[in-house]
Amino acid sequence: MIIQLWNSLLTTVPPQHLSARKSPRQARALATVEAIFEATIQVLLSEGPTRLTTTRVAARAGVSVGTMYQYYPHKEALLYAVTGRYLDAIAEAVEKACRASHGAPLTEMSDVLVKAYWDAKTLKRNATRALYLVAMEVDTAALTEGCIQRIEAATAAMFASAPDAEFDDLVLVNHSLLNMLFGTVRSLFTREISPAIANRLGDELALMCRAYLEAAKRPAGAPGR
Amino acid sequence: MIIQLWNSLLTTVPPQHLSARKSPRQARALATVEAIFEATIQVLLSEGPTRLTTTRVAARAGVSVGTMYQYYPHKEALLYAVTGRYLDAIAEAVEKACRASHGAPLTEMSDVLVKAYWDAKTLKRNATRALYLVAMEVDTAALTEGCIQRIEAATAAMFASAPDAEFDDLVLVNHSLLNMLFGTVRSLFTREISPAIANRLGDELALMCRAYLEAAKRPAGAPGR
Amino acid sequence: MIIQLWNSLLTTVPPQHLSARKSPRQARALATVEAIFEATIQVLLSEGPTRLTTTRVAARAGVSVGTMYQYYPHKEALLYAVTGRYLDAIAEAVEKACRASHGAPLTEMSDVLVKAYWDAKTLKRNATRALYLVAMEVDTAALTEGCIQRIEAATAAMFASAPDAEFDDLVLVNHSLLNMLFGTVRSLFTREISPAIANRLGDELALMCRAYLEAAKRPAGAPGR
Amino acid sequence: MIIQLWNSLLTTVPPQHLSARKSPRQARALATVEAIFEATIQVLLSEGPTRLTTTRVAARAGVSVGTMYQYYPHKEALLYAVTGRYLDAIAEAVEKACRASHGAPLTEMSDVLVKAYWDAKTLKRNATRALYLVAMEVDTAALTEGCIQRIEAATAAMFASAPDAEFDDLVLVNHSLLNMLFGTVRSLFTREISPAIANRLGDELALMCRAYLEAAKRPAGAPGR
DNA sequence: TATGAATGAGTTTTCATTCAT
DNA sequence: TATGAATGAAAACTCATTCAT
Repeated sequence: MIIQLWNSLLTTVPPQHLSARKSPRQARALATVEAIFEATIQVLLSEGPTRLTTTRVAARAGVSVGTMYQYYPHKEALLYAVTGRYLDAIAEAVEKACRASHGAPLTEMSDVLVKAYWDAKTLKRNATRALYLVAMEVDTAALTEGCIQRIEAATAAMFASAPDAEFDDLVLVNHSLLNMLFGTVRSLFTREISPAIANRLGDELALMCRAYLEAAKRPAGAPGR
Repeated sequence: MIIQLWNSLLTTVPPQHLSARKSPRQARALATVEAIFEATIQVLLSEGPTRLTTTRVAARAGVSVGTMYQYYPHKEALLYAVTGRYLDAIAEAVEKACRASHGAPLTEMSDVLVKAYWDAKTLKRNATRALYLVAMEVDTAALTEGCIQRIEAATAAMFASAPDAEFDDLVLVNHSLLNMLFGTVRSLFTREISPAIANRLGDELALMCRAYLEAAKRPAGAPGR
Repeated sequence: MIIQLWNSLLTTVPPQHLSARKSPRQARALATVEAIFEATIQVLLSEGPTRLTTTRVAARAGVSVGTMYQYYPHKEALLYAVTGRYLDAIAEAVEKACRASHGAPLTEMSDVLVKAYWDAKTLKRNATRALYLVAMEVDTAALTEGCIQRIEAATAAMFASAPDAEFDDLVLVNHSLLNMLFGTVRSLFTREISPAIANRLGDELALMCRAYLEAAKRPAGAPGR
Repeated sequence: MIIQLWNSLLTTVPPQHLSARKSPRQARALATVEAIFEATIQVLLSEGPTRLTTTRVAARAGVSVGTMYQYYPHKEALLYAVTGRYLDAIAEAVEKACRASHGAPLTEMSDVLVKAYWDAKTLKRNATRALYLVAMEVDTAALTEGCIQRIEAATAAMFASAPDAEFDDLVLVNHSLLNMLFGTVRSLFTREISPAIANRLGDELALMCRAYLEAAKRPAGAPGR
């Protein structure tokens, strides 16, 4: 049951050729999969994307290549799975935070969103950095879009519930805000920036978001469309 | 004047192992190098980064592999050169726009910056999309940083000349703004977005920047530090 | 006993970059490595050193290139391994013969040495000729020196035990004798010489060695240094 | 005329496919050829046989590849020419020394021979070491044999004129002696040996030759065949 | 005649994937 | 089911040789 939940979070259904061969049924298998995932991140970080080979991942995970291929029919499927699980966690964290902030003032919503996304990324700092590296190599665009859409739905619902704000085009503003948020955070993780500076830039990011939302909202007392 | 001196200093000098083997001397050779550059972009876009092979690039450029290796000792050096030339053009465009806006009102500066960066990227749309793809694979981090620093110097100088605004920490705000600008634009080019929507998002981006700068500037009449 | 300890110490340990990737564990793998060794010799003899390519060796061995690279990280490592095994056999044969002749008359020692070396080389006639061909291309100098030192130790010990001879400078004479022996034999194998003539030259070689040792030994009754 | 002499010393007529394209006619061309020869040796010594490329030789010689190919139709021809000239010089030196020692006592003949050969090799120490490196790669066996035969003829004639010695089989002894001389010297140049030790070994080599000749000559008073 | 840009066959090496044990 | 040896297509890179200028 846990397993099923584990998979079902993906709104995006993986295309046939990218799906895992089998879901881990036993505890041992689960541990194996876990080890493989972890190994993938490790190798990516320590060796770089071009040296990410199936053999190396298997070795690092402590299993044989053959075993790995029993779970994932090819390299792409593996990366697809790792990425999927990661994005799932991010999306869920943001969704949860948004749900909890329905009805809050706009400024608070903004801060909550930034903090949730930022914290989720920082919590999985390794994975975050590692997966930015392969994002373009594998066909994970669909996965990313799926994640974005989940988050977009969550934030749109949240912003729609703001008691102190209305927008002429909520969808556009929301999309634009998220695009900025994702892009900016990506920059911060991709470039080699000291944690201290990164934190100050994180604060500025929060300020940006608030300022943008303020600027984008319909002037108080203005009529709806 | 100081700024100009700075710029040339900041121009990143390629590390030994990434530099080109020789520069084209004859007209024929120049055309060859040009064709190789163009082919690199083409292959990247049509085949994706993992299928970017030296053979394919050479074939697309209409030259033999050997010829390519006469100019670039290996794939990395080629990508480094292509990236370098591209970033140079971007940085120069922004620098020029900034110089022309010294003394303008803050809002105008913001718009000018966004427009200059956006236009430069859009003008080289193909290269832009193509090079985002390889950015992580090759060691172009240094190049990117060099480009960023050139732009940062140019914008800092511009913002310092704004008659209607002062900042408590210009460097931080400037850095933060650019980080957002670069990240957001990256997102827009990386994801598959229709031009129409991209343009609307571009407008929102301009709004964001203005709003952030307004929010970050020291309240009128407030004392300096 | 001291000598034996020495021998094992002198066995040249391959430098990191030239050592084999893994040793064959299963019977199948052992046969594979054996085939690769044999194929190396064959290709060397039939095609010459410049046409000794990894592909050709693999093909002749009846395995795929990939397999070869599982055992040897590159061509040099392969040649190093082949050479090492060959030199080991030679050194061992000579050592054994020397040990068996301790205490014999000088003339007999000389003949035994020449015969042992000559026979060992002749027994592996193909390998002998093949490896002379690559000796200069690969960095096998260390291996060769190691082999020489083993032999030198063995012969020095033997000559020191001669009841009918003493030398002013045993080390020099020994070294000089071996240098001549190795060089002369090399000439005989390298040049295209008919076996009949080669045999006669082999006899002359034995004569040379005896004559040199006679000439070099301290006159009977002369005092030691 | 000098040029003709320069070529004619070769007893061995180069096979069609290995001969130079044209002999240098003008002083400038002569200098060019000289530079190419010198460059070949240099590259061989500094880069090793596998890095001996036509481009590198041309560059080191200060000419373009194209020019080099005007003199030598291919790499082999170049190496053939370099080797040929070198061997010629060696053979000539030995021949001259032998001619001068006709009628001398056997022991003196022996010493003269060793010294002449040794000195000739040492005088061209660089070339000697360099050419041992390529000796096996190119088809220079014929050249070497030619050189050997010239020397063999010279020494045979010399030994035949010895007043104090006769041999049962002069040809065999002569051949055997030279084979030993060549091989031993090769060993001394090939291995990395300090000049001091090399000199002592050189003395031992002279002793060897004398001893062998003494041992091989027909006992005084014994009847001829 | 000299040059050096261009050629492309040939080499080394890697690595995703299969399959006998 | 797990293993890891074997595979071989495909990649990067070299270099002898040619030929337009």
